[in-house]
Amino acid sequence: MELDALSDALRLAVDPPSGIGVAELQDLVRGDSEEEWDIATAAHHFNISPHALRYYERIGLLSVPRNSAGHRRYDSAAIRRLVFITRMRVSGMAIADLQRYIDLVEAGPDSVPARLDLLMEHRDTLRNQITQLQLSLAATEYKIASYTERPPT
Amino acid sequence: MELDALSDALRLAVDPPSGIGVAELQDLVRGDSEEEWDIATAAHHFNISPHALRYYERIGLLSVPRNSAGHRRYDSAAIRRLVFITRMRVSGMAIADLQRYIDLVEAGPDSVPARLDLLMEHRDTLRNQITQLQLSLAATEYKIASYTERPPT
DNA sequence: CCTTGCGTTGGAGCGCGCTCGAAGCCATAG
DNA sequence: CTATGGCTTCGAGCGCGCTCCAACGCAAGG
Repeated sequence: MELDALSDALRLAVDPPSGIGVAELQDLVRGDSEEEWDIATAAHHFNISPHALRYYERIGLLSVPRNSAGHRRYDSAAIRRLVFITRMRVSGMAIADLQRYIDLVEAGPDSVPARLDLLMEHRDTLRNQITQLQLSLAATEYKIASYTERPPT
Repeated sequence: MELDALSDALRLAVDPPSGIGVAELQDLVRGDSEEEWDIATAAHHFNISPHALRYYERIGLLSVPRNSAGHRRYDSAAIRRLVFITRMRVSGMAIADLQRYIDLVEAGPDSVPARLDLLMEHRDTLRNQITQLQLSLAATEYKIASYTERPPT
């Protein structure tokens, strides 16, 4: 089911860092919610610093509305964007690539093929990273075993 | 079999970057080989720059003998150490942690328990990284599918 | 013999991704 | 009414991991 897949993707996107529920996030991402976050709340939920959030905005990765006092209010659009940004960052995408992708998104539907290229490239990078790490894990486990199963050499 | 495990670990350690055979590397690592590498050869086999190799030596990750002309000759001990260093680096271990581990190695057998602690911590880190990346991969594949299976929203 | 090329050293520089400081605004608590 | 604390902006600073530069040495090929 498509909704299940979306649910999974969202779960993956936010489960580890903090305490927000997947259901609530889905509401936010769908735009079903009126809730907006201040910078401290957003920083907490995405497990990054307020400094980093301002930095992302400064370099044009997203734009965030302000309230009457000029304070940032992270609405569902901003939160949706941050879900994507943090996921890509965690998976090792460079900020420059992220910027390229986001520029494509804002360029409209014509950029879909180019976005697909970027995503598929990133997918391959992820697969390679996973393979590398699995090899490293195997080597590390071997080393641990060689220390524990026998007197050290 | 233990030798198979070692073979696997070594294969993992050097196969992707360059063209050296696993068998030859095993010889080198065992100390069975007389072969020594100059810095360019080592850089090539480990797929890093000569600059980085000098840097590793400068910060004390390894020591490398010199020939009569003062040029570095990477012998089997240095190569063995580099196999470990590059594997740990590729798997995301910070250089500072690598230094701590190597200091323990050079402190002698008494440090084995401390080394095990470090290795097990690293193993856990690797497992977490792999999990994260698999989630990112799933999210990316979902996004690709949503672009290709239907008209873009 | 001399050029070409790879090596050496110490130290400075750089790109990335934040991270922090200074100066100031606004709001709520005492 | 004021003080505290969290937010704002702009710009500078920083830690990591290299990366490069300058000045020089040696060595094999033409």
